[in-house]
Amino acid sequence: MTTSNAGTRAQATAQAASAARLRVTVPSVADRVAAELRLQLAEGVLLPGTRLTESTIAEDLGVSRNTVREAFAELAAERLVVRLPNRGIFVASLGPGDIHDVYTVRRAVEVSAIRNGGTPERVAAVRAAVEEGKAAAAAGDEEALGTANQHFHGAIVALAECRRLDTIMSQVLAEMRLFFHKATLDAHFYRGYLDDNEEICAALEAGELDRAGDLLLAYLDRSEAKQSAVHGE
Amino acid sequence: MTTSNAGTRAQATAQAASAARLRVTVPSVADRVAAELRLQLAEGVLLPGTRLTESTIAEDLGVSRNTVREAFAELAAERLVVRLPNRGIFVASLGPGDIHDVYTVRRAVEVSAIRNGGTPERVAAVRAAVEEGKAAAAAGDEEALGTANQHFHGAIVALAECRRLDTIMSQVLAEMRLFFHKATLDAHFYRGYLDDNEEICAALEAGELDRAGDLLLAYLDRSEAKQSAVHGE
DNA sequence: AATCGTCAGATTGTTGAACAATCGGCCGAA
DNA sequence: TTCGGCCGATTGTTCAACAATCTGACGATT
Repeated sequence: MTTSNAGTRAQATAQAASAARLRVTVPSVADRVAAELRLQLAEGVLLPGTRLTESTIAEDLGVSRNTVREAFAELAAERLVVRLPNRGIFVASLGPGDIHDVYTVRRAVEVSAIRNGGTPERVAAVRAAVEEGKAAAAAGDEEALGTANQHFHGAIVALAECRRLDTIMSQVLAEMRLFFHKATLDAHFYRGYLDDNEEICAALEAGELDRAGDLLLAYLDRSEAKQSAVHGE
Repeated sequence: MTTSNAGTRAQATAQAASAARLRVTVPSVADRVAAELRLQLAEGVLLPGTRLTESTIAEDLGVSRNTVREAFAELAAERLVVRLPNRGIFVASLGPGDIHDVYTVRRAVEVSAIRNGGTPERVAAVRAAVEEGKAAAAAGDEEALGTANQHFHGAIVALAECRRLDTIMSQVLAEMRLFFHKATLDAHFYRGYLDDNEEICAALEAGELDRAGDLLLAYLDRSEAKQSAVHGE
């Protein structure tokens, strides 16, 4: 047998495993390395296609190569990085096909979430994200506008109160962030979305869930088309 | 700078990263360890809550502890195991809340996929899964009936031709497989689903996508209720 | 000149051992 | 009984080494 203990013991440990997320825990070194890399990826310091050498990163961050390796495993699981066996790991790059792929996930997750509505608190969070975007636009802060837009869509998924959907969505958003640095150069890129967000949010608040879903769907289709036009072929 | 080379070089490596999945590659030792553990998890050799000791598994499989560690990282990313810092890793166990969570994901993914239909080939694959289930039922093979049911739902998601949705679905199914050994003891558990699958598939083949979606949704709700009744509180 | 093998350098994959940090449980004291 | 501290076991992390593999260049052959 490859396992050590089972049976009645499992009962006790099982609930411990469930309560894992309540635990106070210091993020491991590997986690912090992964976090640092995630940050650099999100900020565009590391561009798609860039090769990440284990030893280099280990030196730069002052950790062991094995630890870097673990961090890479995390990032690879999130698709932020691609592992080419015996060749190294590279910052992931999305091809035209991937754009459609990503938006297909978003259509499934976001539309499903909004169609089922959510508690008043969750709806309020969506509204807050809309206002955050407006404020950013008023301040002329394009960067903040972008993150506000992500908050908006994150809040929509959060309506479902489903932890797994939340992580799926945050991963998808991370992938897009990695990819959209080119597009973001267009200063007015997000500006056109403000009205959409407002309209979707209003429909949500009015309880017109199906209409909100349709609006969101149309929005996503338009957004995909725009992205495909910018990148893509 | 933490990166080594960028710019024009990135262009070349970028497409290499994209074409990664076409590459001929031997799965690494860590991957094989992960695969072995996945198998044992799916077969119920390792029950939820069981503790997996690094050194033990390293010995049993004849690999290094570091390698086992990498395998664990893979499985943790798939939620099949849970890592308790400084305490070890345990086979994941789903609580009542998780059941709803998982089904929420399935509703989002599956219903979205079926509502958009798919190519005739993909629809045929769904039909094939239905027939596979009928054959298993006729043969009285409960195990085959279970896997046929998973094929059915996998085929539905495959309608969308979205790689990311496919992996999401397969991960969710893996989680459920891990969890449903108790339920599967009831020999007739899947039997009731046969008619549902047939009806859903028929609607799909007839192009009545909305109806197929509604049927599927109802099916998932019923399935969740059943599971919650068996486990749960 | 173009193609093909070969070779050297570099990087990854994997191992083994070591050590600190942390955890769980046992034992003793109040 | 309960609290506090100690002990053994396991994990987290590092380091060093080696085999396997890839890349690129050099040179030989056709």
